Amino acid sequence: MGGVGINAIANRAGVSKELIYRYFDGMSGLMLAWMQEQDFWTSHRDFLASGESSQQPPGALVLSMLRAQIEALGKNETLREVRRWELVEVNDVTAQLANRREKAARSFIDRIDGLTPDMDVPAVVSIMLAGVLYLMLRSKTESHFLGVPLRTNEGWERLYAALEHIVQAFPQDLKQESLATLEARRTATSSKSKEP
Amino acid sequence: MGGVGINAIANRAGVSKELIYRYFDGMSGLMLAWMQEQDFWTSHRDFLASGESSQQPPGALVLSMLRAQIEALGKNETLREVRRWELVEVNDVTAQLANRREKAARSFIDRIDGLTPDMDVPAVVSIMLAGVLYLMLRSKTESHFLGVPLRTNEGWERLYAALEHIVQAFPQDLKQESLATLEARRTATSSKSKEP
DNA sequence: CAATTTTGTGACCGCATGGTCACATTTCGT
DNA sequence: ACGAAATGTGACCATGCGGTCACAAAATTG
Repeated sequence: MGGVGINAIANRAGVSKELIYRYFDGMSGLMLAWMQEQDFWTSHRDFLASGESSQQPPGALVLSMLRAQIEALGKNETLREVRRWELVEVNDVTAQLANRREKAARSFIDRIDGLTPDMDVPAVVSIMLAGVLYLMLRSKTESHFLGVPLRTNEGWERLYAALEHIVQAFPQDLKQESLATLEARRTATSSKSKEP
Repeated sequence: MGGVGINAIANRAGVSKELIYRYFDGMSGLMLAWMQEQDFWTSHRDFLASGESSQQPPGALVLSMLRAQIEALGKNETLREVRRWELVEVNDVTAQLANRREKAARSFIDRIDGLTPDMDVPAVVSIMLAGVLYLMLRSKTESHFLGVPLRTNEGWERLYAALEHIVQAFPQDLKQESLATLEARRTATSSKSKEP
């Protein structure tokens, strides 16, 4: 595939691919090792469990997480390539990557969810984070999305402002939501199932 | 690539690939023709410019667009595969697809943007739509995202509720919509089915 | 019927990929 | 210094890809 093939990697790194097989047990090991320190969720484990976290309000916490993701993805083309690859390929490597990330991410989101019981924090943050991811990945192929430029700082400032706008509706907003929908969600989420 | 290669398509369709070259001018033509009627933005041209649009409040309009996208992607695995492919591949086909889509999408979003001058509608809707897209595409590889299940109706109901919640923060829109219609839509949508 | 055009198929070519191999060079322990 | 690991490289193989070709079977036309 694209830029994450063994040949491409070995070439770009200027080494023979045999070495990758020997020292990283193939691309599986290489990918896992590299992603360990490149991916936000696995490299910012401190940020996720730190004491600073609990002092900031939930909205600001989510915002800084999103900002960090934008930063990390924005300046690392290879990381974007890998995350595109994760979207397409299904094997034990991608499964393991997803596993690690989901574990870290859930510990982060669950703590915030506990702080703001009046809304479905995981779902809302999922939309926002997934949106950021898609637009980051999409910037390779398309220069605009709904008219918003994806390859300029100005475009990403607009997007970040939009995220701020969405987050503003965090703590105080959902109190007006009908109790019916709230209760519906509560009962629904209580039947969450673990990864098979 | 994955399931959108010429060999795979010809095989799945039970025809020789030569025919695809002869009658569709290669995969370029086939892809363009097929996507013309599969993609939301190009097949719902009526919805985008219809009179019904201008009667609904902006928020409801966006929501129904998002709902339609979820529907379309949810029940069409091949469409998801193509949109994954669009994320990775850069050539004149993907460029043309992006062009068509962006044109239709902008005419939709610009009209809404005109109605609500107090916020950056394109940016906010970009986040939401991109989020939906990413989670749809991601459902192939990962079963959960931030703990939200991506392969069950229940998970997508939560996500749709999150979208509703975000849309509520639109300037003056959903306040006009009565809680009754809100409740009606909620119960109505909860009976639909999809299987990503 | 016969000739020509349309519709269809399997084989083939060039190329890039993932993966392995034999072999050269360097480093290191004794 | 010398033999044994460790480190490194290019060639090689099988496979799957996109794309093209020669040729067979229908269908159409006179």
